Amino acid sequence: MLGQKTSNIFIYGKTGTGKTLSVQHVADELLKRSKDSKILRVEYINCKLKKVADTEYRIFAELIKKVGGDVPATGLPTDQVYKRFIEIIEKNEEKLLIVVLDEIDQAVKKINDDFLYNLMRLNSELSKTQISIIGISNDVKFLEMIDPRVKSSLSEEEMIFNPYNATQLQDILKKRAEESFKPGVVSEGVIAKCAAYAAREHGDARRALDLLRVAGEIAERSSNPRIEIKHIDEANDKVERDKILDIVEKATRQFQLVLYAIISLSNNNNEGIFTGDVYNFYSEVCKKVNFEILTQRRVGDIIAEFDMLGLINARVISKGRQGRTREIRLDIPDNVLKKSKDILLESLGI
DNA sequence: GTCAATTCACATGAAAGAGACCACGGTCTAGTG
DNA sequence: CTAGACCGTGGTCTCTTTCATGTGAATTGACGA
Repeated sequence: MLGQKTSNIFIYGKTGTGKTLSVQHVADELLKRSKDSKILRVEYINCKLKKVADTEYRIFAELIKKVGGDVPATGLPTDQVYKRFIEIIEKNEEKLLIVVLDEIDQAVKKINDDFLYNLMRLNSELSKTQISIIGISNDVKFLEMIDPRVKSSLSEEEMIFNPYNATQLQDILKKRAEESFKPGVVSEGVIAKCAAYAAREHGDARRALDLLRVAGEIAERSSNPRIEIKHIDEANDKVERDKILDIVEKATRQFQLVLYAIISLSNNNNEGIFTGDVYNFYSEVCKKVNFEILTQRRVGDIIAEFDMLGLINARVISKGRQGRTREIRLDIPDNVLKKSKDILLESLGI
C-alpha cells in the first residue's frame, strides 16, 4: 500500500448514516497499523462549521493548525497561507497526508471549487509528501456541480452510504441502551418508537440516539425508573423546540425583525402571506423601534434563509398578472410559537 | 373561443462597498548603558 | 542603542446595497371561426 499512488475517495450519504464514524474508524485502524507515526497522518475538517472552515482561507488555516503550525484568523493573503501550508507539510516529512473534508458540498457551495483544484494540485508541488483527499458529502448532486477535472480525480473511488431503515436503527439503539441504561429501563416498544421517529427523518442514527438520551433525561427528572413511550414523544417535542428557540434567540436583530413580521402577519391570517406584505410590515416595525430598514432584496434573502432553517415554508408562486412572489407559511409549532414571540419582543424591545 | 404578447412583483445573480478585524513592516519614543 | 509602542498599508470576512436580468401565469387584445 505504501509507496504507491493513493486514490482520493468520495463518500456520499445522508446525515446520520455513519459516514463520519466509519471514516474515523478506518483512519484509526490505519494509524494503528503503521507503527511509525511519521509515515501517515490523517486530518479531519468539517466544512460546515461556520467560523472554522467555510472559506478557502479558513480551510487552509485550519489544516495548518492541525498539522502543527500557527496562522492568524485573518489578515494574510490567501496564497501566503497556501505557501505556509506547503512549508509545514514538507518539514513534517510524512509520506502520506490524508485530508478528510466532511460536508464538502457545503464548502463548495459557499466558496467555489477552485480550492479543491488547488488542493489536488498540491501533490505536484510537494516532493516528499503525498496528499490524498476523502470528501464526504450528503448531496448526491454535488459531483455534478464541480469542475470535471476535480471531479474525475476526486471520485477515483466512490462509496455510498444508504440510510438506516427502522430495523437497523433498532439494533443500534438496543446496543446503546444496553451500554448506558440498566436492564429493564428501556422497553422494546420504546426503542421501536424511537427508531420510527428517526426513520422518518431519513434514517438519521444520530437523531435516534439523541432522542433516546433526552427521553432518558426526562424520565429521570420525573423520577420515573423506566423510560416510557410518552417520554419519547416528549423528547421529540423538546428536541424540536430547543432547535427552534435556539435559532430564534441567536438570530441577528434584522433576522429577528423579519421573523417578527412573519409571525405577526400569520397570526391574523391563516392563508399564505407574501414577500411584499412581510416587507411592508417589517418596514413599519423598523420605523417604530428605530432600526435601519434593509432593502427588499436583502429581506428576500433573509426569508429564504428562514426557509432553509425550517422556521417557515416558502414556496415561489406566480400570481399571474399580480407578479411572482413567495408564499410564506409559518412552520413553528403552536407550543413553541408563544415562547418564540416572547423572545423576539424582549430582544427587540417592542 | 384561441393564441401570442404583455405585464406584474418579485426572484435570483453578480459585483461592489462599508466596516470590523488582523498581520506585517517601518517609524517613533523612552529607557538603558 | 535597542525594545516596545504606534502607525499605515494591505489583506480577509460579513453584511449589505446597487444594478441587472429572469420568470410563470393572469390578463389583454388581436384574430379568425
